[in-house]
Amino acid sequence: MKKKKMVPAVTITRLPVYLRYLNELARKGIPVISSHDLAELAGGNGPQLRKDLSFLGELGTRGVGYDVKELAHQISKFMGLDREQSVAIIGAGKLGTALLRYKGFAEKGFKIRAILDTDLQKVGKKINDLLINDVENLERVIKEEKIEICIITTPASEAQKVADRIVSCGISTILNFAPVSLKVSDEIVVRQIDLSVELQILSFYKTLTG
Amino acid sequence: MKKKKMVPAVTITRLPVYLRYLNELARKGIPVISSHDLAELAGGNGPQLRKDLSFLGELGTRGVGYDVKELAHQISKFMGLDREQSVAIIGAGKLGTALLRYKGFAEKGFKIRAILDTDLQKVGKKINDLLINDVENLERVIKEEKIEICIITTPASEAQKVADRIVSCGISTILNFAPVSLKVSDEIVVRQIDLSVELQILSFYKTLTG
DNA sequence: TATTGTGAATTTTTTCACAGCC
DNA sequence: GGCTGTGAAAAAATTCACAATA
Repeated sequence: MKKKKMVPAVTITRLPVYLRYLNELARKGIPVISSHDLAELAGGNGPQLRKDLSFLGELGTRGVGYDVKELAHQISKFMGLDREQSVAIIGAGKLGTALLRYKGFAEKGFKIRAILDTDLQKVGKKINDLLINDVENLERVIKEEKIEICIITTPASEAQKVADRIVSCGISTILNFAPVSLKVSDEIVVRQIDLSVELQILSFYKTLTG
Repeated sequence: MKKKKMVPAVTITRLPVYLRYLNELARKGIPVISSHDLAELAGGNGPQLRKDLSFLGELGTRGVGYDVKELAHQISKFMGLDREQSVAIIGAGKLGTALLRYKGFAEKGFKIRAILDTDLQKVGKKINDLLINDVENLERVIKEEKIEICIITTPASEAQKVADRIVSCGISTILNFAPVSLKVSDEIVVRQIDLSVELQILSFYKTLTG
């Protein structure tokens, strides 16, 4: 958490969405887009998009709009997406294996280099040409495969232990699917996806609308 | 979006997390907890938790804390979680089937009553005692199974069409895993989970820390 | 004329601090 | 003495509105 930290966290969550649509526009051969039109695609509004982009510099042209390819490039670079990154999945259950097979990661440059599990029934088996490794070997695998991001898909009871181990290997970014609030020091960034929490939130709003 | 709408959206996202830990405490037989201790478990702070709960009423006892079971009950009731809810999954790919098998949903009272797909190779097959239905039958299935929440796990290209159809059946709450910003009228609530966006966000923070 | 970039205003969320109650 | 509930203060995010410029 240092120099770039003046960029609001919410902006960071929106930039990848802009990027997705910019890449789509580029594929369609559209050279330029206005903040209003891009925001409409991405589900936001013009002023907000312009404010978001203003944190990266003056990337547009007044009276014209944004160069689609150039803006995509700038966002990619800013977010460190202009190179491949190595990811490990800890937990080879249903969700872990579904994520391993998910096409969207590789397309964005995230290479799943390892999947690990405690279950010796699973260890040694192959999914998508990747051997399931024993969690025992976690530290070694992270080092050897130069893992930068870990995805935790273990049962809740195991998640904190796994988190402690990967953090002590120097990993600072975690995507956690286990339904526990991980306790980590505050230079570690955890993104939490809790599937049943999402349905519970929807449950609340359903009672308002229905 | 009517009466209860004065409760901040962020509060709604935190209540299910409090509820998770309250249920855990109840299982352990702990009768009472302070805002400070519960917030610590849930990854927040005392004042914020108290402010969150204050929107539901005066649920604690000054000088004492919160009755664990009673607070769990109040939150459940407030969020409409005190009864079963029927869910459909549209898209029987890797992710859709992983979600179908996910234990966490049933535990929280969300029953997956239907899973649908366009692929006729899949239609008619069974997963977890549930027949994969043809998306053709979407409207009928939603009605017959009294579906209240839909989970979209189709490819991006299909998601908007599916969303339009389920909304026209009266569904007002959607959990969308397809990487598209769904365009729906504003009484419809969409929760978006975009897996590669999450990794892209982490990518940014990694460049700050590492 | 069209559209960006940005200070200022507004709204939302978080934090603070303390009165009120057990 | 300990802990909640909450109004007030502070911080963060969003929206507005308009000068700047192609």
